[in-house]
Amino acid sequence: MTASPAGWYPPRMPGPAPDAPAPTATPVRVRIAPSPTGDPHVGTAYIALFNRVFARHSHPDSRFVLRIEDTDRTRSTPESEAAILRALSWLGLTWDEGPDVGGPFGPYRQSERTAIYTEHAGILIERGRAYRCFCTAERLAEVRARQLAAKQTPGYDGHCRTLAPADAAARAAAGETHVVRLAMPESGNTTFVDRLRGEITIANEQVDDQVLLKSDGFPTYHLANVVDDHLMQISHVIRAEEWLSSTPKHVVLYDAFGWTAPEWIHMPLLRNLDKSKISKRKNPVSLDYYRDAGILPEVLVNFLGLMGWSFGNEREKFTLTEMEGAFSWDKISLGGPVFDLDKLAWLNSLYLRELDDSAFLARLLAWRLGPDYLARVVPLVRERIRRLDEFVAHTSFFFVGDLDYTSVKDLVPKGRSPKDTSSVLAELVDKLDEDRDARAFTKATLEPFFRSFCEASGWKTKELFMTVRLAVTGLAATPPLFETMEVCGRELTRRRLRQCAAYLKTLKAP
RNA sequence: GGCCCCAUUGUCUAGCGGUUAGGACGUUGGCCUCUCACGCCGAAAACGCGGGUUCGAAUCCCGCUGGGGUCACCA
Repeated sequence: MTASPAGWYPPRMPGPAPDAPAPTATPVRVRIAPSPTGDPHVGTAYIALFNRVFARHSHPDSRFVLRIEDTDRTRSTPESEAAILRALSWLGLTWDEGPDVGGPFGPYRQSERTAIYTEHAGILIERGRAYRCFCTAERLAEVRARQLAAKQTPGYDGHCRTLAPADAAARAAAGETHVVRLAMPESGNTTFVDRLRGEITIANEQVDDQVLLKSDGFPTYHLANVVDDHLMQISHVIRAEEWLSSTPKHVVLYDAFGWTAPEWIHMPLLRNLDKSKISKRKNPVSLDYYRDAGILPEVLVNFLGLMGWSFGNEREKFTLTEMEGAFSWDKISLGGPVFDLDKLAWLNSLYLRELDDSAFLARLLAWRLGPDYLARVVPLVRERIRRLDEFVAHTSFFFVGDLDYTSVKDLVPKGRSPKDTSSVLAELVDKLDEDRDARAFTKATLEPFFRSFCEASGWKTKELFMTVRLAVTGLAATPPLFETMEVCGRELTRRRLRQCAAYLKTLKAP
């Protein structure tokens, strides 16, 4: 079960150009491993970009793999997976191996590889590097509460670690529910090298006996990621910095299996304006938002390439191919870059100005001014206008970006304060994200959601619906609210609700 | 809070012992111009602090401070 050092990559059909020596002697295999649990995330595109660029830069035979990490059975959805694949394709960040295109190391969807993880967890148990744990959620919560109360670092207390393996095996065989935990060394340090930061040492006592196999039989990230990266012969793990502190677990796992660990490269985290890790509450993070906002895909890729990396020569505008040619880890800076929407818009304007009229028109048509989107708007306004020339005025909110609320009347219902209105909108957006049905964002799912939201919040439907209508459209007279929201789309609607909540917060009570 | 990572203008960054600390976004003054945009010229704006090392530190080392991440049967 060891990686053969050479010849493990699929042969490239035409041989490499003899006069163009590859920047590295051997091909690399890298991967992007998104979890299909929500909207296609800008951070996923960011990491995908650097993986792909590194692969393409390194060697013509390098491979960029897309692996779906859908081991969270309660949150993973096929819709999300499809959306992620679509969004990455939109950006041109295409992959060489993946669930849709296949490849020699499939399947590329972790939910289809469960037998592999069970087998490998078994190996670890046999070797005494992992153990079965029968603790209940209640006991875990109790231990945790006690540790917190005693101001200790919360973590598993090792209760089941001392169980006799034979007894544990017998209990498992009898059908008792359990998980499998990593038996972390209780003393000593784990040291690894991060390509960008150098040597990093973490004391083993800081690392928990992480669950590797959940009671539902699915693996956690830690097990699946290590097993798959090894079996898929991944040579470099390029992932976000948030993984840095759990890398010791992975290093210990590679050691327990007797495998050679890949090279570790942790990219800095994209940030909100306040420097915290980029999040949907503070910043649009869905790639669909940027698409709907009219950001060109090549611009988003270019801009992401500016985050933490510099081309050199003070050059800011470049294509994916140019970046692949010029790439070097030496030019990475580790301060977490703030994702600045203003600069993104400026870069987009540069690209837009370079398009000729027909290319520009083609972009507009591909965006919202084409038959597809218009066809969805038409049924909503057809019977509300008298002359075609009234169309644009009645539908502007389907096409513009952020709205200006300063001249919108009655945003705050009678008897409510701006502050309360603001917080109800903020709460609404959060709930809208969490609610599985509402996430589909159709009239059929939106309406029941809103009605029950009203009941729970104590707001009358009349009050809330008008406020939301004004927040989403800026107008009091519009097509039916839920159809309007459906057509505007989740991203635009969400953005406007948040913007409106922020605006209301700045208002004084009358 | 423990541990880990990071640190140049408001933001993205160049710099890798000797620079008037450069470029870009944004802000701002002006020019161009029927308006706006573009473009052009100019301005304000940064090496977090304290110790070392060195003839000389934004650059190297240490401490502090600050920011971030992480401590799940989520990834």
